Amino acid sequence: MLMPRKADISTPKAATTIRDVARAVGLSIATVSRTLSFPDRVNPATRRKVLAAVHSLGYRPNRLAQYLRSGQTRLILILVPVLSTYFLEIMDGAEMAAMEEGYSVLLANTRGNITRAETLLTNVSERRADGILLLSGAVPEALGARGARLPPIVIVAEPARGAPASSVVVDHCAAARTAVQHLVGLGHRRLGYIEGRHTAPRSIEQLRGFKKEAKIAGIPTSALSFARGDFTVRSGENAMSQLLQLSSPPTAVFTGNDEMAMGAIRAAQLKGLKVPEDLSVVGVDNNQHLLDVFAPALTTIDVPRYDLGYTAMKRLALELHQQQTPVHIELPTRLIVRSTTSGPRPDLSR
Amino acid sequence: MLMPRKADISTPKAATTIRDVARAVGLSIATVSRTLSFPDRVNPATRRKVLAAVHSLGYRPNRLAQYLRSGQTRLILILVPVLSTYFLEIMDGAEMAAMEEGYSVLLANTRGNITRAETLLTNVSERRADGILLLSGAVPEALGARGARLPPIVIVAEPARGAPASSVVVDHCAAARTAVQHLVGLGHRRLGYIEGRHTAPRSIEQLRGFKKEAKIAGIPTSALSFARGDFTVRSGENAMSQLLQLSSPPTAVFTGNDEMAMGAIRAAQLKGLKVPEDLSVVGVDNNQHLLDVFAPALTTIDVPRYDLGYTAMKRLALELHQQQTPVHIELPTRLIVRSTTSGPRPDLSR
DNA sequence: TTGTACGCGTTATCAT
DNA sequence: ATGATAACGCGTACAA
Repeated sequence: MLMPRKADISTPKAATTIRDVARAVGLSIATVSRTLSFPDRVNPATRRKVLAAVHSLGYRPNRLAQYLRSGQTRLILILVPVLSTYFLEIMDGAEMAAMEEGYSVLLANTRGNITRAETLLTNVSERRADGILLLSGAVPEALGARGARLPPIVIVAEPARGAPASSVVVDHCAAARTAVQHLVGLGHRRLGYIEGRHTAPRSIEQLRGFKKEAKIAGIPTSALSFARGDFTVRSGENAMSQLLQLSSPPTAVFTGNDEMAMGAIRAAQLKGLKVPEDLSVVGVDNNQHLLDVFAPALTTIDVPRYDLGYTAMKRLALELHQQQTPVHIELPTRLIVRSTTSGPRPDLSR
Repeated sequence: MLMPRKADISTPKAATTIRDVARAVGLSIATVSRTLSFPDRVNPATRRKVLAAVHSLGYRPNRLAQYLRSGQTRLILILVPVLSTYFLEIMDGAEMAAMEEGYSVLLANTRGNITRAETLLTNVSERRADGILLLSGAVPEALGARGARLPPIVIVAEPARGAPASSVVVDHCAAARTAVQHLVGLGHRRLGYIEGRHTAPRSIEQLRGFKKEAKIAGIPTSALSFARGDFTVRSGENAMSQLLQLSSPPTAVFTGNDEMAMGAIRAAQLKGLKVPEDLSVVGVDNNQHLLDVFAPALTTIDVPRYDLGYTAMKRLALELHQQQTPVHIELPTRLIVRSTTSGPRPDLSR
């Protein structure tokens, strides 16, 4: 990593500073500064003169100096474990909210590396960013370690168990229950659940919701089947294959995310099964990027990712303005029925 | 947009500064600074003392102050027109390279709004970022307007016609030719091209390459058919439908990106055509996120997006270190044959 | 209404 | 080897 040269001869012009403007109009820098910050606190004539000079000189205040002075950077560090389609919309919403609040977004990809996450966190202890948006529940230890020294943090999308920070999440347990209700309502009695990485917070919640609602619906445990994937299409495919080899396979499955739902559907189709006639599938996320290119249209539980990011960033801005006690915001999910769910075949003899 | 409170009573502690460290060890701030910057330029005993204090006090230099001092921010502004899967990997590569070079990434989404892009550009005229990575060829006017005042810029993925900046691109003309060669080699004689937005630089190049290679292959213009989309799946679907209504429809099509290829395939299948038996399709991008969830496996031209971003950021870093004359780097594409291309049906009577 | 002058936290120059 | 001090560019008491 080379260090940049110092400003040298080839630099076109040194940037014009507030001093240049002051000199040009024969006033003090204080007046120029005031004109820019509180236009109505200076003589109108002065104001015009200053503004004219600012314009003709192309003066732009040096934000670095402003920030040093004010002790803040107007930067929010967004920590994402991996750049995937899932995080795309969260980031989009967050960026939008940041812009509205006058902040900019510092993007940092931890690439699943916890050490790298730690390193990135120094960005803010070094006063480089005012706050953090954590798109992963997987860094709580790093937070705890620094304790109260850390600036405002908001955790998104993953339930932040015990972390001393606000979080904006979705109730994955309820989402699972909704899915099961839908399936049961359609007449299914043999249900499967394809879980993602079992360490993922959403997996834990989904499993709980799945079991709970099945119980409420009076479905015996023996009619429930389970398989595990890792949130990828392929893993969903494998998991479904396993489920289909069962002596009494499910007629409907709920999967931990959309990708695995797609994999499950593919596996079923490969076995000659028709979706939804022979197998109903409901996913989670409503990941539009992916659904666009997939057929059939997937029945899924919408996780409002854009809103998640937006809300989190708004909350962060709030906490930046004023001390707040951590709060846990829950955004609603909703079932979107499309073409991958229907009642089971009348002949259950299969 | 509220302004944050000033540091107030509830702030746990003011951050420890270099002065605190100096005081703690009874030395001057100059010595502390030196210890951190040039450890071997101080007495070993002193060094240990200072380092110990730095550690126990949890001192972290204020980057803002460092940056003000050095006149740089170590921040690169990445301007993206829209947060899509396409840009995801470019950003990924760029972020990686940035990290390696000691830079951080400031993410800004112009949302296709040229005005917003202009606004974002002020980020750097205000010395908030050291350089710009432009993931869109659509802002050249903004560049021209500011002329030499702008800091280093590198344009990615879109041919930067006449812009006074380096660019890292892919030869879309050659890519199109490769696709046509592949198709012709397979025996196809009736070729279709589904273009994306016709204002997009890649569209222009692709069209040129498509025509050129067809000519070289001795395919008469009358055997060439064209339709236009906008890079979305749906538009590809529509375009293909049009093509299929032709009296003599193509037996193979090349599309402006993967999404449209997928749409085209869907349209063909909806008409009862089999891919690749009845219709061969080759896309562009090799957008893995999307291909993962799509079947059949798409034959496509790989555009090395990660490398594009990585290379561009590396180049930017270089230009930051030292004046360089703009350069245009071209990364190679390559054909990836999968399952959507084959020879045409022997009976061309259809 | 405007100007003077200090401080934000560093680094680097020049003495000592 | 270490220390005093002047910048960097700006905002803002306080004085005028």
